[in-house]
Amino acid sequence: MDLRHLRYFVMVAEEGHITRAAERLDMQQPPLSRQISRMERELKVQLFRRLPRGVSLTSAGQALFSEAKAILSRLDHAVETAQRAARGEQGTLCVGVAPTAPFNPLVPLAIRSFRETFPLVSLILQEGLSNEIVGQFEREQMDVAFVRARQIHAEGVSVALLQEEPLVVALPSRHTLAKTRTKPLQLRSLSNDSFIMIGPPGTGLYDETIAACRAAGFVPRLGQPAPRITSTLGLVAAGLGIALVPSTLQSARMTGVVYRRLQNPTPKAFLGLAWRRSNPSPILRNFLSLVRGMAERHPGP
Amino acid sequence: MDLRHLRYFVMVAEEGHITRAAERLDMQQPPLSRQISRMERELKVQLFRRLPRGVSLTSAGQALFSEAKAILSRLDHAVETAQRAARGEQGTLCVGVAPTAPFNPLVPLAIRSFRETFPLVSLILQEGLSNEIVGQFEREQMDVAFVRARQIHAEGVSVALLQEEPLVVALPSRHTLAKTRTKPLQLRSLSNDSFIMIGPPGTGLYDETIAACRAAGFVPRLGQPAPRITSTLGLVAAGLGIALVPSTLQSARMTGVVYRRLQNPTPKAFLGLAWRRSNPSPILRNFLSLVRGMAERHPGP
DNA sequence: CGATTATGATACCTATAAGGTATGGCATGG
DNA sequence: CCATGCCATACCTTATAGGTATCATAATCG
Repeated sequence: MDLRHLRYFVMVAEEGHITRAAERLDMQQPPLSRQISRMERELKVQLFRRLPRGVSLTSAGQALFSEAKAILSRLDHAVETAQRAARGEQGTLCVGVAPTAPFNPLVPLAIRSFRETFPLVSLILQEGLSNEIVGQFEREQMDVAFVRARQIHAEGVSVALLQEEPLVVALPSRHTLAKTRTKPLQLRSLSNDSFIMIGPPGTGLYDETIAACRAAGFVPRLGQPAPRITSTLGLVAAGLGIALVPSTLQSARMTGVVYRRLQNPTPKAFLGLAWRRSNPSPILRNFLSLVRGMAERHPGP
Repeated sequence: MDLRHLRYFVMVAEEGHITRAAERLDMQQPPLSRQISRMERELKVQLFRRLPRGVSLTSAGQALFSEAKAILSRLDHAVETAQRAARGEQGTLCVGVAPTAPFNPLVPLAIRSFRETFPLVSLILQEGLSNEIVGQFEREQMDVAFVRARQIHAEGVSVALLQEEPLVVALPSRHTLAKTRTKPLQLRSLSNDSFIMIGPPGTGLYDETIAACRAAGFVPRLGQPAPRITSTLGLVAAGLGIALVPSTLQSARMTGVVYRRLQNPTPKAFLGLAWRRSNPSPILRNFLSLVRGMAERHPGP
């Protein structure tokens, strides 16, 4: 059988009249009569009773009729869904978010805006460090990620730099340098402190911190590693060390932690958007262009 | 679009390979390639990515794929349903049952047997007097009915006689004639009693009762009419009159009611099966032939 | 009661579209 | 770098859908 037959059948059933159905189908009556008979022969089922005026559904026809209508409308629906999927308007997008990324207002702003623009796309947000995210890119479990790096050393992964923000230092409030409230610190003055790092080497902020210290002329002493940003700040508050964090982290106030700006030169934290270049998802394309456009309009501090 | 396209699409998606899919579809690769491209052009959606080895679904293709499989299987299912409906194996049958009919074992036996033979047919049983049933035949709300008559005076309604059973008289246990336990009564000996009738004139047992009395040489005195058989027996038990009932009613024992056989000649009650001759339902045909066959094998008392 | 009308079926022809064969193009891998 | 595998294109053949003319049948109406 053929979809055409199904449409013809539904039209004839609704009209109860082959000639009128043929008119509405923009065709002549004889071909329609023939297609209906052909369908009946093919299914080995009589679908219509031929009456002196028009036709009427047999019980078999009635059984088929309701199903046929449902099938046709489901098909239309399926086609629309496919077209929306092709335009990146429907489907699923897996978004990785570095632990410190959502403190930058651009991240929640972009996510909210995307949800409003593409309400049929279900976003799956997943917190993860950059090295974890790379693995998920390769296993195709992740489409795109907000990372704390300007580049990622993995084959086929691109990073768009969204924002730069100054790194600030998070100090225990009883730290000597925490007293001078206003004056930016020299990074070198922290060379004797323990640095609490987020995550293992190879993740965004870790590498930036090492690089900043090296640029300031010293190798940082590593304190206890912390898995999440909140535990990092907790360790700082407990006086176990200091940490370099993006300046937007200052909105995460924690008693016992004070933030101080750095200078000369001010080290930078990056907010980047990473994706697998070979990922053809149109939803991903939409996400990228929306977020990059938004980053251009919000250049940051 | 065309069902053929849908089937081709599903096969290619499952194989990930146009050439292999073409083999499984018993056709050559070029026509299949063309049909797929044609489908993509028609829907304005790219469904597959062409890879060096085979093809893979785009996200739009994935969206369509799951729907397409569901649609195809639903279509198969719909066709089977229609074919079963044509064979009278699936659908609905509305069966009327006269109030006294189910006391004849043939009725529950036939209904049970039909349900076992055609488990996908849902039977709607509806109690009703023969004149009510005629009205429902005309409004096409009833397909077939067990009635207490050998014929029905309505255009286009046939009755098949299933069984004859003797009419017996239900007497209040304190009735004079209730004492002589074993001897059959003469109907004429009841000419001074009030007759409790089920339903209005024109219904099966009513007319049979009148006819039996007339044949015995008297016009029955009518007692209070009763809507249902149980209330009839209740009125008899209360001593408000007597009633002629089919002999199988004797299984409905009620304290205060005794049954006595009649003789010379023994008046008869009929169990008939009525249907609208113009009703084309194949389920009805199956029901008729099953019940009639069963009636032949159970000629009754 | 016969002519007329309404409706579906059939016969035959045409046009459209599907399928087949041959071949080209392109990337992969030894 | 050539062989291989696979999809796309070109061109031809065949099948099938659609169109026109006409028939058959039953209901309607004068």
